[in-house]
Amino acid sequence: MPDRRQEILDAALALADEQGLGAVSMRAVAERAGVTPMALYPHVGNKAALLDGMLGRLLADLLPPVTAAADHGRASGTTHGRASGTTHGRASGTTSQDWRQRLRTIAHQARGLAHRHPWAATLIFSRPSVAPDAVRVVDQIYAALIDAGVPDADVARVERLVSTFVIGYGASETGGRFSTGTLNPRGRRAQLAAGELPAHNALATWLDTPVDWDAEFETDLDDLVRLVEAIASGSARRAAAQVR
Amino acid sequence: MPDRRQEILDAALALADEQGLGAVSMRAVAERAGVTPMALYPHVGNKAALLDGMLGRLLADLLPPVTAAADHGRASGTTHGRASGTTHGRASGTTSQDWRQRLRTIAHQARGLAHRHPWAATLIFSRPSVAPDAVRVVDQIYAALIDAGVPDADVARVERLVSTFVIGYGASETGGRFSTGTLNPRGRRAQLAAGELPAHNALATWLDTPVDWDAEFETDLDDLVRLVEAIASGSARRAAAQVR
DNA sequence: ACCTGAACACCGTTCAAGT
DNA sequence: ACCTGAACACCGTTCAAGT
Repeated sequence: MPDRRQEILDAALALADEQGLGAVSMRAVAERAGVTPMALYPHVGNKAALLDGMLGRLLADLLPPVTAAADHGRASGTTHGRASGTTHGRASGTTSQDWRQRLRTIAHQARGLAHRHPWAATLIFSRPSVAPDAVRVVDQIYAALIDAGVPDADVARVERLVSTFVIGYGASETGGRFSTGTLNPRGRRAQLAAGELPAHNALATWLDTPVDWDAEFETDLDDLVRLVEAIASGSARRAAAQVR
Repeated sequence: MPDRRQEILDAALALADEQGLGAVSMRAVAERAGVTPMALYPHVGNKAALLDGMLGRLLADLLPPVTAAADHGRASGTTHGRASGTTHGRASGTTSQDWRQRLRTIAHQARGLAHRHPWAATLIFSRPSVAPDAVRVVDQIYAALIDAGVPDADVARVERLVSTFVIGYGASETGGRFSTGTLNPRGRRAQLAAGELPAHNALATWLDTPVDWDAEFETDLDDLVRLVEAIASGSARRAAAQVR
């Protein structure tokens, strides 16, 4: 029982990675899966659902490698036996690290995933991240923010703030928003000459040097970690003042 | 000379706003413009260029209303006569405000634009923002960050950090990524019962109350402004230490 | 239960003509 | 210079059959 659905998703993912999301048509996926286009429908519903399924498979990559136990062949059925505690499952190895390290690791994995599958980041904005694995990832970010001391009332907001930035960064890199430098120097030069871009003018030295995107992402994470610390300690200070 | 290109862009924008980006086909735009599909090509190049043109028109909305002088009918030809100073054109009214206010205003305008044109935010990730008006907006953000005291070497990075978040937030709202709450409560409930989502469990009270997105965006801006202040004062402190 | 073939109403784009 | 008509190689999806 090789599960037709998974075979179809495999074909779709391979097609997207090799030739871009534009090459993922029901007809092309069907051909790659060795089947007629109409045979896909019972298994994946329709094209929108197919794209959801592709994203769902990707998100599993963001999860820790299933307790790092013996055999870790993909799709071992249910993902049980994680931890028994209801509140702070400290059993899994990842939870024991510093929250800063856990947050950074998830962010790096997300960016790496965006680079390996350049079609994914843009797509993720256009559908609710509601697959079980997506929720598991969000839970890990929540846990890191709780450990950091972010007030419970702010955790979900800060998770959205951080994840929106990380996904947006990946989408900007892979989608082309960040490839401004090379293009259109003539128009820009004309604007500069007309004095319409004073700030660009003042920053000319820095704007002309090419960007190291890995380093920039690292510095951005530094800043976000500092922001999380500020949110946490701000609330701690406020709480202390209230006790006094 | 009513400029055929602008008429075509008008038709495309109207179509996208009314029926979504999916309804923007060369054939549909042509019909709306009262012309044959092939007549579009000399004016807009091809479909990708048409989408670029649509985004370009939108970005003009983010700019201050052209010195607030007498007649401000759209498309007054060239956008000259802004300021004469080459470094910090203080002539235009917007520049005189506090940098915090200017940053927040641009962010609010961007989000408002994303709400008025729900197809725009997602699209902006997938192409370089290189239109003259886009560069003008970036220049204003640069100027605000310079006034805030952000080191010159960091200005472009922080601009990307902030704008990536703002565009990502708009894309998440309009694209559906943030509509998690309502969907799929059964799957989530099962995960919770299995003890797989400890942090969700700990935050249950807050996760069940609906989100006020306007208020959340406001608080996010508070945090980002504080982050910009920290980046600026951090560098000031470092500079002072170096002098000593 | 699972798959196929033919059909419908669409796409973006090229190319040779028209005026 | 600007527009048209016909054509090519595609789309997603429905529906009636097949086994």
